[in-house]
Amino acid sequence: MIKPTPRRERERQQHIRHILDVAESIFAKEGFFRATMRQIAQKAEFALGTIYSYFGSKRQLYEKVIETKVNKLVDSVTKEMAETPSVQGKLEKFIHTKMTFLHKNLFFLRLYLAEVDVPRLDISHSLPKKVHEKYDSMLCVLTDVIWRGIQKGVFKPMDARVVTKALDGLTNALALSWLNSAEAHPSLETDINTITELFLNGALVHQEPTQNSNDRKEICNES
Amino acid sequence: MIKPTPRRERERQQHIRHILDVAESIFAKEGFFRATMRQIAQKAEFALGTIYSYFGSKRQLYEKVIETKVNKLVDSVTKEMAETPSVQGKLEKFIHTKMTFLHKNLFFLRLYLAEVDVPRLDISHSLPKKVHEKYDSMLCVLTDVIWRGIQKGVFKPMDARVVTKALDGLTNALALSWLNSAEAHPSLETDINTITELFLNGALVHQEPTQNSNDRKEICNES
Amino acid sequence: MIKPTPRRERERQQHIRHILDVAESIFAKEGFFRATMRQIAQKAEFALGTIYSYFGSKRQLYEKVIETKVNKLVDSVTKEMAETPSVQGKLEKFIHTKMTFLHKNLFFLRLYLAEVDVPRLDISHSLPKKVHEKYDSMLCVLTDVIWRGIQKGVFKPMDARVVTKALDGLTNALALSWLNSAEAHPSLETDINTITELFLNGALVHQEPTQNSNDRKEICNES
Amino acid sequence: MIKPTPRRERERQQHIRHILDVAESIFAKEGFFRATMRQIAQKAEFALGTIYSYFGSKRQLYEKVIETKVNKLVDSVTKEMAETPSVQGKLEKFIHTKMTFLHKNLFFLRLYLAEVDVPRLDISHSLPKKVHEKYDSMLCVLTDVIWRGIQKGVFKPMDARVVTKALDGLTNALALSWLNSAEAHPSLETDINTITELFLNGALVHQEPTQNSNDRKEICNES
DNA sequence: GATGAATGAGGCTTCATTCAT
DNA sequence: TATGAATGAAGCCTCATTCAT
Repeated sequence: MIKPTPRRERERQQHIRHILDVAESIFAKEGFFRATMRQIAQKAEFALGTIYSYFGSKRQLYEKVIETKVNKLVDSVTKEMAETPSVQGKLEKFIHTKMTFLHKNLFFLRLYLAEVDVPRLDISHSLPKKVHEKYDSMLCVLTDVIWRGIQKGVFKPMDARVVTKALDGLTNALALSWLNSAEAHPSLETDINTITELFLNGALVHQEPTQNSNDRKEICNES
Repeated sequence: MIKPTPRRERERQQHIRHILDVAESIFAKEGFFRATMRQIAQKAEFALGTIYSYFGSKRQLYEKVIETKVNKLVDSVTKEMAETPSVQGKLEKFIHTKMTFLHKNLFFLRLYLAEVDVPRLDISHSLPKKVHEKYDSMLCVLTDVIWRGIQKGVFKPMDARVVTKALDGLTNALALSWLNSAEAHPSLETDINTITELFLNGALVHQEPTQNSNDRKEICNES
Repeated sequence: MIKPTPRRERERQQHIRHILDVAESIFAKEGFFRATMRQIAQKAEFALGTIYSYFGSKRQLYEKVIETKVNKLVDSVTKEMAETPSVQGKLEKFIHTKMTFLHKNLFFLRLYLAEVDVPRLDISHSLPKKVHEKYDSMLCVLTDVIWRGIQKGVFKPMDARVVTKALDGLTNALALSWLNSAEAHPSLETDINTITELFLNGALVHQEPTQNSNDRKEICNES
Repeated sequence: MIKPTPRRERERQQHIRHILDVAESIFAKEGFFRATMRQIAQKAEFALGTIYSYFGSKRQLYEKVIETKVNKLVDSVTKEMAETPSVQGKLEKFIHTKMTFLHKNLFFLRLYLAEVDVPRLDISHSLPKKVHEKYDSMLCVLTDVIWRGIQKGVFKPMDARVVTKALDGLTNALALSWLNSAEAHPSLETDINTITELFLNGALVHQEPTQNSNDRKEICNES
């Protein structure tokens, strides 16, 4: 009555992880609505009822998949940012870590952005609060960094929250474009560099107009 | 057999437009899967069969909704860009026109980005070619503008296609953030200005020509 | 109020015949259930409503098609039989005329035998009485011929009604086999001869066993 | 995953048989198109979905019904024929066994002959190959018997395949006539005898070796 | 706990038929 | 009288969920 057997508990955790992995791959391929519980059960090599005994409903399973992913994303991004001291470095880490994660979890972005939030525009958040709070916590860190950057005069004075949205969205959007592009996965590193440069310095050439496009002395000396 | 009847034809077009409008609102609120044809028929005040006589299937109705919207967006964006001579002005027009459109058609973005493209990542494009081609035509114009800007030395030398994706994505992303934000519609103009400024000049304050990201002398003085 | 215009009436009859022809071909290809009124209307180049103004309902149209065909079949068979004096000749005419008709109207047999009579076994006859009466009138003639043949000692003493069924069924069945056989239309004449010979003389060799199968003196001297 | 459970399997087979029986009766009464899956489910006292879990679709259920029946028919007919040594005896067995089976399964004939094969005359066989092959295997046996009979001089030299079609059709046709006849089931044995006699010896009285059909001396004395 | 057969609400779609023009 | 857009009942099928074993 006291301990539910440590082995039992260990197995249980293993099964949960296994099912989550399988569910992730199915949801990724089919989307929430087209995916069926039977499909998931079969690929996971469990009975239908077993899936239900672990996760209650399709919806809950789905939310758990998302939550797990968001947690991983947020944890790795915030960890990386914390380990870097400079404001600019933190920003670069944000871009780099998040895009790398999305590149490895392409489908997830779509799931997160799209199907889940479809309902009632007014209610807006249909994913469990926990998930949104987690994701928002990452954005808060980012906003804070930007805000401090502005205070220090590193960044121009802008609405930090808008900039956060822009940067978060910018990375999401590029990842989405990977999904849609017929081309095989394009070069991650190139995209990261372009985004970073764009975000930090903008598209315009400053000071005097450069002579011609072959002339890249002071700009192209990176990587 | 004899006359195509002008009045009949006019009514037909009216009905089609009406149904498309209704369908748009339902799909927007519910998403493709949750929306039902009966819902749409009822709100359009037509019999179920009538909807089917105009659009062969739920899928086709959905695609027509998307196609109509994409056409409107692309047409207004390209028109605005064409009417502006300078490269920088064209870019500003792109941002302004697209974001204004999305602001008035929030839901549409989600539809376009999300559910439709869920299936088979390898097949990639499940919307009718026409739609993608239309949208791509807009992106092509944008890429061309950027490329010419680079040639003229107005923009830094970057991969024009990546920049296109970034700018397109940036605008999408901000619009998405409107959807998700609990706040009532935030100020459109402010966001447009921020994005434009950000895209053109970047976030960094320019004290001297930016070094590359390895150069972190004066910024690293925080905990 | 007195004459509905002779031209009008003539046209009307023409339209009816045209629609019946088209309906026949559609029903033949698709069967009663798969055929749609729209299909028929389109092929007939009339509006849907026009078809209904002529025939009231799909069912009635169908029945009219069948009735027309049955009338043609019965009329030509009875006419041919009437024109032949001998009992045996009448039988041969029956077989020949009916099978030739079926060969040219393959589909019809299936329609007549199958779909129409599907319902309630107890009610049995779902085609209008008229049709059955017409067909039965042909069978009556046949029964009568057989009966008289028996009286005259030309035919063995058998239940004339059973023999009628057998002969009628035999011809139907062979025609059905044409429908189902993958082979292109097999030789009509050969089948007619075989059936006729079989019906009149049976399969058995009489008197003493013939020597071998190459020996066909007194049997194969026909045609 | 572990045991296929013998009891479960037994129940499963029972359910399948039960549903097939019910479906058979409904299809028989209503025909393929008029029958509804709900009807079948209700009469079988299962939920609609259960029927679908056993047979994937209405069509497949229908085909299974036919297949099961054809198998029974063919197996019993070939078994009976195999157990009889003489050629003539085999033929009599064929007629007797098949007609007895059809008498007990009247509706089946209609199903087999009719609705199923309605579509595209060119494609011809829309029932699963298996069914046609099974039925053809029976006809092959029959053809073979007839052919051997011809070799032995028991039967007249005729095209064995046409004779097969004729005999097969003859039995089908008589059974069909049972369906259509308002009379209660007529005497099976009488019909079998008549058919057998007719097939073996023909309808004509044999006074002398039959002449061919041009010879009509003593018959033509009627009006 | 694990299993998977059974359930049945609910969605998409078809098509005979009507009726205003 | 001819037209064909509109109607809506009814059918097939899916799939999340339950529950007896």
